Amino acid sequence: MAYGSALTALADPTRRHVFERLKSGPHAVAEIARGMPVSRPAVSQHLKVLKEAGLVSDRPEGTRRVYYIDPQGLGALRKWLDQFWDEALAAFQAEVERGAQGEQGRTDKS
Amino acid sequence: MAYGSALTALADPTRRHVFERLKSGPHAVAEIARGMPVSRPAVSQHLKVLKEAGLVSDRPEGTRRVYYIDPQGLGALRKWLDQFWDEALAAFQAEVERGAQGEQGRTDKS
DNA sequence: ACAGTCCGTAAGTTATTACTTACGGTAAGC
DNA sequence: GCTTACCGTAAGTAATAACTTACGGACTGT
Repeated sequence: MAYGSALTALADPTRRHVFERLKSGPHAVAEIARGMPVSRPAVSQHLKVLKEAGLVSDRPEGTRRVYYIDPQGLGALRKWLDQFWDEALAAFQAEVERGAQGEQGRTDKS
Repeated sequence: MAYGSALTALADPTRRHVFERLKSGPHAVAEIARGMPVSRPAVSQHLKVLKEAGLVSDRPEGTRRVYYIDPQGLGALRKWLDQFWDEALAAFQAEVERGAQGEQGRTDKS
């Protein structure tokens, strides 16, 4: 159930912003906090949650801590999503052929 | 920002359980609520959130409402995730080659 | 027409959590 | 050795949200 914690972690907008900030590459905590509407400790707490979810990892660099995206959590999410994808497409297609799609609320008997 | 609401929706365990219940195909509200630890109105509220996130759609069937997974929200999520995937793999690989990976806390100069 | 079924919404309560400030600990520079 | 910079954690507060019961609306069958 690793995807559970990953979803919970990425649900928060601020935490998602922290995560997206790391898309451009590894960054230290203060760098991430710079230009964000929350305090540095808040960013630390968010990084902790992201790390526990397997979405990021960190490496000490002197007195600083460099965080970067970890493919592990991301992979677990993708795997979980793909589990639904094919099934969802088929089920949805069946609904479309039923005559619905968009105009929801028609038994279509006129 | 459609992935935002989708992530928020799938973050809750109960709501995720509702969503996963629909993986086996379309179901009415009472059917979904059956065997769940929460009340039927709670399930309705969860379905509302999932619908607003584009993760499910519904079709009226007499006095009942049949819900099914909508690929739209799922697709938005996949697209957003893939945006990170390549970048994350590259960045992580760079960290591995740096000598870290797992043993976090080594400047490796020994 | 009426009774029964199925569902969504409103109102209220409780638990979770995201945030702040304050503090302590570790590594680098003079 | 001492100061400075960078970071994580603790404690406390406020806002969010997940749940309950109660209610009303819509469709079906007799």
